[in-house]
Amino acid sequence: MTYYLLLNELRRIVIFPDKDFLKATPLLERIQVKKGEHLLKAGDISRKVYFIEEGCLRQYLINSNGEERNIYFKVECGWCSELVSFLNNSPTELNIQALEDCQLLAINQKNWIYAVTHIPPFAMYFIKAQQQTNYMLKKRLGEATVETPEEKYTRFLNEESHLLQRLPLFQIAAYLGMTPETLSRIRKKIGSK
Amino acid sequence: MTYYLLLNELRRIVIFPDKDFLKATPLLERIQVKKGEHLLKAGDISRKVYFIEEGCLRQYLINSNGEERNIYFKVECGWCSELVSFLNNSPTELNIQALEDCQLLAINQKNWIYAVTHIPPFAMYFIKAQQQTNYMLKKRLGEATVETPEEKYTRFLNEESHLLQRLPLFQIAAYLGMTPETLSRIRKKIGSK
DNA sequence: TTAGACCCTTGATTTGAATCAAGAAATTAC
DNA sequence: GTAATTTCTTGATTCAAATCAAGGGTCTAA
Repeated sequence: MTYYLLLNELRRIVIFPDKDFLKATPLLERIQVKKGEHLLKAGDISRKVYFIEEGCLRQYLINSNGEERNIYFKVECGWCSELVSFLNNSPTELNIQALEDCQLLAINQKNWIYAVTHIPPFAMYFIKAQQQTNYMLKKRLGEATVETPEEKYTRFLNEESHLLQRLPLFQIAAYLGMTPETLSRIRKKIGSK
Repeated sequence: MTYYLLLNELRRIVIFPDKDFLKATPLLERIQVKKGEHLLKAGDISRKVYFIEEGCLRQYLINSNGEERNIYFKVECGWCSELVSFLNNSPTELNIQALEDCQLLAINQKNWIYAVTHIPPFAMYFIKAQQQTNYMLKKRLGEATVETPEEKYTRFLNEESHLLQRLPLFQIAAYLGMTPETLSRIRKKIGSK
């Protein structure tokens, strides 16, 4: 049982001594999920926080027309969670689904709270990592209503092109906030340049 | 020097013993800013985190066309900060501006890090408060590209109508992601219903 | 190997918000 | 109190993306 992907990720953001990491690993559980399975559905209460060792998850919303909108995709070394629901035992409006077969590290509420309150670098890691998500969301929100679909796709190519290889296009359209038809036309247009 | 607004806010989210609060207050500085003043500009490094005792701040982005998009407005008992820049000493792309004369509590980097690492309920408050912002941003991102301008304005009326009293309409338009003309027409249409 | 489901592309049409333009109203400054 | 600036409204026009519709491609499972 090694945890080097997790340790690498923690140390990418904060100083994380070995002794603290040894306190953290027993709090984790390694799980497998199949492509298509849900880890969280709207109306559920989130019971775990997930670290991705392998695979891809998406977090998405279903709007009033029944359409799905992807908030983000997370791959290896990313975390996926809904902490508001997790910390308050309140139902969430968000969904989390595996888009590939995944290997995950999961941590439950009791252990997570233990880690945050008893392992200081773990708390600081979470604050920092959350803030990065926060910043990304703010930027995307600022762009969402301004950029044209073509600009959004170009930005996606520049910043997240690795996702293009592993996800179907209709999922990317639901992430960029356009119809699959529009995405298809943009790709045709840009490809021919 | 009382801090009851801040204490109320902290206790709204976590259990915050008096002894911890007494450790926190000396870390704060009370400041006044005039309407229109900037607390953070794109390209700056964020040096302080602000708690609003009175007034209204906005956080906004300037996009490639030079247009401003408001990410959110914060009023009394809200926090306004850009922690990615603050924690990494990196330049930010976000702006923070006072939309009214404000009275704020400010905390600098050294003191904030001290508080997070030495006052456990302060760390937990920040994690929880951040997550609420995070959740709000995710929901708004999911809605931004789906809802019509009229739906956005109706949602705003339901959820944030208190802001309507104190902000000019063009700021609200820049928050909802539409032109002032469109907002004006929607208001006319809805008002006559 | 083939049937079925799912995904992607392409075309025709519609529509609603942005843009352009101008004037009215409200606020600010002197 | 008046001028100047800013903000808000209304109208006419344009245009780009959604919608509607259908056909082709790809993958999967029996």
